Amino acid sequence: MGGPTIEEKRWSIDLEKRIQSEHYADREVYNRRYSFKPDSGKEIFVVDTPPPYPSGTWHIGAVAQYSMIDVIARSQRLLGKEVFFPWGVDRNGINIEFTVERNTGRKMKTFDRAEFLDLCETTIEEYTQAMRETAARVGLSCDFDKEYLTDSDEYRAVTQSIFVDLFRRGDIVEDLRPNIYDPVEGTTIADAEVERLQRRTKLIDVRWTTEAGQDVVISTTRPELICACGVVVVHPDDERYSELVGEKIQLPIDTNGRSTTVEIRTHPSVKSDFGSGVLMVCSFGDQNDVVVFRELALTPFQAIDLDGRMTEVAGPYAGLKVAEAREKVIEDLEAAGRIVAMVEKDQEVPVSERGKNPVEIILLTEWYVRQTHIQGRMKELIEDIEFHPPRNKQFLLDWMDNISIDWPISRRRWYHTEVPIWYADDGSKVITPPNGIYVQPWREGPPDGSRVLDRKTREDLGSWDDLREKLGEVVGEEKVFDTWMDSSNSNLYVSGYLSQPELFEKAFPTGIRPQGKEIVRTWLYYTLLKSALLLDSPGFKHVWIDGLGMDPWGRKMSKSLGNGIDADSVLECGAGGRTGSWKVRGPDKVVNLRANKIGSECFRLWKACDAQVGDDFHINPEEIEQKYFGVLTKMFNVARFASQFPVPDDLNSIPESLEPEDKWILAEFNQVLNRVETAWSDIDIYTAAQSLKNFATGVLPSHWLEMVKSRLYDGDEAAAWTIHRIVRDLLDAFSPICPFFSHHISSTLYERSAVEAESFPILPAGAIDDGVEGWLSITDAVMEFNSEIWKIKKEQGLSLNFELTGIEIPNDLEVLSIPLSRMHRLV
RNA sequence: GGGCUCGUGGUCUAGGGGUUAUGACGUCGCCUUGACAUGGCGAAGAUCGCAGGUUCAAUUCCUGCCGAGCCCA
Repeated sequence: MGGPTIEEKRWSIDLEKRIQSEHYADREVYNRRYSFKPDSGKEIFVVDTPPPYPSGTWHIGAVAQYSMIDVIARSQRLLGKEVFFPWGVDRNGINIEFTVERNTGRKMKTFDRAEFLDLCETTIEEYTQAMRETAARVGLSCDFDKEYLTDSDEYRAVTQSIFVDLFRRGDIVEDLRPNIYDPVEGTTIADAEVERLQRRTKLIDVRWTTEAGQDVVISTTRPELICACGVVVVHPDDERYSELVGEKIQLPIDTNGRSTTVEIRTHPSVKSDFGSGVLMVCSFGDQNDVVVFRELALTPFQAIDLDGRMTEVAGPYAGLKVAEAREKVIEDLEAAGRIVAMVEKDQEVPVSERGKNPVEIILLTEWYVRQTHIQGRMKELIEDIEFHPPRNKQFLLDWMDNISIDWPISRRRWYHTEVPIWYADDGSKVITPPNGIYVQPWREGPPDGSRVLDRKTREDLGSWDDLREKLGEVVGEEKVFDTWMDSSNSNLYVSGYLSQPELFEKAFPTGIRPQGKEIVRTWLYYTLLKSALLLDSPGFKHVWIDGLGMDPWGRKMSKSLGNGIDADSVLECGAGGRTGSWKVRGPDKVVNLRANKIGSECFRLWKACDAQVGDDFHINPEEIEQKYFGVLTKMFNVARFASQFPVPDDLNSIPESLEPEDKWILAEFNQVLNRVETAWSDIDIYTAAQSLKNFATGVLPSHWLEMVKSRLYDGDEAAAWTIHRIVRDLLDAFSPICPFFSHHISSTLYERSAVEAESFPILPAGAIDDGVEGWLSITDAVMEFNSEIWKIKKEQGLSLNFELTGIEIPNDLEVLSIPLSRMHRLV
């Protein structure tokens, strides 16, 4: 027996970083371990990883979540599956446009479109690089060589092809409908992108007059929309106004080119106790107005244009910005003596999520994915998906119950995938490109192989090549897609849709969709919608919905609160002996958090052991170190201890001389392995992590190792076989959680890496004898007995290796009387 | 304002209609025993957010409230 083979005295962040950089440096070895080999013959398991959006910093909560997705990927490899763990980056969208606008101090639409796109691409590439580095630092085992970018030609071509397919089937339609519009950014947005901000608003009671001369008071916060008023409504049960129903009422301000009166009607949506109980319905003050216009079959007015200015119908107010028009209308109403009351009140104003600008609902021709008709079928399809945790499925079902309008997918922005369509001169026909080709209609004509379709009926009229002469000038669509149109193809894309039909056959529905609960209504919902529309399929086998990373007090991390924690600072904490410190604003004061060493392995172990999937988790670096670095130290030392005893040449053949205590611990270990394998299969990280941690830091070192120490020092081969077999298999089972830790120890000790294990460890037949139940049944007694002896020695102030007399070994532990006596020096 | 999820010792967490409520970290006390003081052992610490209800019995089921989070109007 020489010294320990493991030279390092302890696990450290510098050691971790050294192992990591070696791990990622050799591409060949890396790919052999982690790249996707669709022809391996193994069962294929595709992870639909959330492509992160590069915005400068990667949120520590998202990194924590991502590290658990890596645990899922690695554990599925360990179970013998052929795992595709793709690395994708989401790069389309308005965020990068805003960044470029901020950097240059110029609004997007003052640029040449092509020039602006180049600026976006260069800028986002810088952020992408930082993100790749963090991905490696936290130990992700993605197939980085197959990196996909959602703004690449290949990816955008898939989005466009799907659009063409769905358009031809009639699941995507073009229509003039009320849309939520951000006039400052100049684009339509979806329901899902609207948020609410508290603002002070003037609520004005305006006196209107009926044709019969009766005054009626109507409360409004949007007097400038009186010009777009289509009807005045009261509640059908409101007796105060029943005699007015059917009468005409005069608009209290001047308008242009429309009737100066509207009818008074009834509608159940009116709240009689709000203001006077009379409501003016305009196109469009809010979503309720949209509903009333539709239900009463009224023709809406276009009162606000794309620049956020009043249109002709506003008469004297035409050309004014909405806010200016409101002030002017109030002035004029006041001068005319029509204002009965005016109060300032808090109101929640709908604003765009990205620009925080008040949004308007206006009529626009946009592209829509039809979705209301398929909710029932989607619910059936979703039945086949296993949710983790099951209760988080509710987020999806609730959102689906609230779907009432189609999904508007076109946007008037630039750094997005283009809507792939051209319009013929007379507007009656459209041209769509062939599958698999990325097109930019705003700057190029239809490619060869395009088809000409009837714009309304979608009937295929023939090929573009044949018909181009007759079509006259064609105009390319300028609009682009909502980025969720791209993101919602991610599972199709990574499973080989369109590009690898044979793979797709085997890989779809995609193995798992892991994601955060905050994007259930968007990413998850839209993806499931696509899979349902295109393939009538559930889209996934598993959906794993995690909670969000919060500050140490359970609040959302945000810049404005000053409670954010940077991911890199946690991963680098302890490197080069540098400690980490964080100033975080708590509920009542700024708190200084300190930690000496964390790193990726400890960080991952913490997330795996500490946070059940689905619940929000608190991120406190101090706590991560205190609770989990010791676990790594302990496991490292067990292995280091084992490493001073020679590794048997053949770890697969059971030695003949296994002692009872060896059989006992093997039975225990076997039970742990079974539990962990089941947990990995069930995508239950928590149970797997807890079982491994408890065994490796509890029963194994404290109870068994102490029992067999003297045998090991005496060169007992059975004891050496048992400890090495257990340490080796334990590291395999543990490798999904702490891959570099497991890799380092297993390669040093056993000349094979735990991260390369292709099947879950199983003890050789015969290691577990028929008496397994008997062995398991004495575990509690063993631990109790040991505690008792330790306690006796402690109480009597004796050192642990002091000889003790007169101790009776309980009957049920008779079988272990020799090792127990030796361990406690019982005579 | 509405919906959904969560609320267990100082902190994190398991559990789940029924004798003393799981474990971890921290705290306190003791211990250098041939890997590990970045260790070991032991102890204290919870009326399971609050208030009602159902039940022979609730922390577990129901209702309301409070707090946190997500989502929606």
